[in-house]
Amino acid sequence: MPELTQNQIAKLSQVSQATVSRVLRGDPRVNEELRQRVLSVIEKHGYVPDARAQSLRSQRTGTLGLVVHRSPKQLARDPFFSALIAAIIEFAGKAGYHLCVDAARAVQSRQAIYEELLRTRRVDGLILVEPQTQDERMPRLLEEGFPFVLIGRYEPTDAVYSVDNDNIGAARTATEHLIRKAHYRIAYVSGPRGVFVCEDRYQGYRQALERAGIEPSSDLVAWGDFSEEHGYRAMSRLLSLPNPPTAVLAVDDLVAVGALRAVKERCRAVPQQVAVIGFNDSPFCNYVEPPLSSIAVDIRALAQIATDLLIRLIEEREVHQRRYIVPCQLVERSST
Amino acid sequence: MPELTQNQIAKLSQVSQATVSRVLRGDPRVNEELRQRVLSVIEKHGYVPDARAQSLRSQRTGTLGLVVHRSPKQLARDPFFSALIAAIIEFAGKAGYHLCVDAARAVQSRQAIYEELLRTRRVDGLILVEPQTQDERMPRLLEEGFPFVLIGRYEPTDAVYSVDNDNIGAARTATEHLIRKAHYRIAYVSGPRGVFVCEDRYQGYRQALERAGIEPSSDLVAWGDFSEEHGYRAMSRLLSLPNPPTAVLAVDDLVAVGALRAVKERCRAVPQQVAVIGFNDSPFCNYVEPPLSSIAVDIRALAQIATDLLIRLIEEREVHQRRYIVPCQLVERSST
DNA sequence: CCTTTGCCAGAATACGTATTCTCTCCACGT
DNA sequence: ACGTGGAGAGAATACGTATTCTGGCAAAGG
Repeated sequence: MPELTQNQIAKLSQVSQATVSRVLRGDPRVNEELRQRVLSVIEKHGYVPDARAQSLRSQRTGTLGLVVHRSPKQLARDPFFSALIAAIIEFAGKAGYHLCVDAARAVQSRQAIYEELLRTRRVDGLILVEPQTQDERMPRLLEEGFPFVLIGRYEPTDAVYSVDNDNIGAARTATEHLIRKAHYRIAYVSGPRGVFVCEDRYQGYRQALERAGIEPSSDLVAWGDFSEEHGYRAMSRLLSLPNPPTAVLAVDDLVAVGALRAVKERCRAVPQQVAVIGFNDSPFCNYVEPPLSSIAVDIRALAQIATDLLIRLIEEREVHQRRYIVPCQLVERSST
Repeated sequence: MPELTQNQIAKLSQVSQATVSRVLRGDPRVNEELRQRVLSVIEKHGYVPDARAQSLRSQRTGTLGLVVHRSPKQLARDPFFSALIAAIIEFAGKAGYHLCVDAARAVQSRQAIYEELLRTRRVDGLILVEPQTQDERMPRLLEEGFPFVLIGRYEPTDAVYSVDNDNIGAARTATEHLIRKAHYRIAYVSGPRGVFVCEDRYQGYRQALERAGIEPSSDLVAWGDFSEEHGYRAMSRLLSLPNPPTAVLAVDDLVAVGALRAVKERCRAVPQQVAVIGFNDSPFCNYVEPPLSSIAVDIRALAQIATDLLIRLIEEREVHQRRYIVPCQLVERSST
């Protein structure tokens, strides 16, 4: 049963298509009798507007694009992204927008996705999650004046609208927390170099060390990826150093869990001999043994701000504040 | 810098818009000289087709809809759904489709989403994840002949295309596994009644008991939701029975983790005194203490089959096999 | 009585693409 | 020489909606 069009409604009501459109849009300049005639026909036969035609005409699609800079496999594993996506779906939905999601790690396919979503006018705006420090698309997006919002950071210009965690402050807080627990050799197990989150947390870590007068050692910093496996291997290596760390700040809970595994495998007591703290306060932090201290990121706030910001950009084309920072919170559990 | 249209390209090339369209679509009936002229103009100024206009014209949007029957909050928490969504994004992308995701638990808003996505022709087809046993929209979708695929099951008619885990078989396998470990009082901590997954797993559980000649007891079955909290509370209650269970099959890893917490809180040894097994083989199964046995669901296979099936339905309107069953696999760890 | 004003609704048009229709031009066969 | 056929390209149209343009009609005003 194909959907009726305004034209068919018009014929059935014996009015013009324009009148049907006016009735539907609540235009006051339409005679009450005709209005009733049209409404009763619609009531009887049903009518749903064609979104494609509407968006061709109105230049609006009512859809936001979400591009996550991770491979689908990483996406599947990391609860942070699923929570973020879920929250964005929620807020976009509340504001009457749909959401088109894509994920891609390879630069090339990301490029294609941008073209696809944006230039083809499939979406009204874009939310980009954690682009990397050298991201070649940003200048083009800016130049084209296309509405987009970052979750994360972009350094080269401050013309970009973005929301970010206070990663530097949070990492500093976490490190200071470890220092207060009398740890002086503190390791940082990170994700890849060049990813803002990792670099920022590294900075916060360094700041805390410096403020406490601890000499930072590059031996205690391990760059890698966001996997449990990396956490395990990096921590294993660190623990076999002649002068091993007594505490570790992980860039991510998944990485922290891997580190935890390495520590337990060597039968070091947690937190007495080695303290571990992660990032994101993932649900599973409560379930691991011992429960993992972590930095809680306010995912819903990130999603909320990013979505609102983007929609304001789309609908009004102007927003005063460009950068938003969402504070994080230390969640202390038994691992520290 | 607004995107150029075929019309503008046509003017610049001094040909008609129809010719530009023909060149772009590779129509052979166009003079080589004109073709070159058009191509060089496009090369110089750039051209990206307008997806809205194309879909209005072609009746295809190149987008699939995904509707998950869970609240965004549950979505955020449960790694099963994030993995599923990620996999569907991946396969849809590979097939050249975009993905529009929505989630809603309330029946009413689900209704609205169906209307929105489907009747407005925003998507070419729909993937519905785990609808409930009494789902009032299925008949309407069928009647309208709209392409859609279920991940899960729908009983009232077998005219529906669907992919599902072998939930009955898997729950039977899990329960038999517990029986082999010499457990005779086995509890089943479930999600809500009326949700197919829960009902099917319940059936498998009962089958295993019956085959082993164990009298099933409704005291040992706890219906609830998919939360860790429910697992904890239900298991606490079960353990304080005069004749408590020595093993528990949980409908979900999250629920299993809650049950595990209840067991450990009472200082019962796992798996010696109480064995626990979950469902989904979530990443965190490895990290909890003790590592949680679970039934691994082949999420990527589910996603792959559902996506392929839907795309075939959209593009060819006919598929032979209607129901697909994906086998599950027991993953034995220390909790059993 | 004629013009102005205002209301209301149909006609026309635009959005951008894909396809059909139509016309011109040229080569070929009788 | 004239009709036939076919190639190739522009003109026209459709997809469905929203808006502007236009015109008819009646009431109001001179």
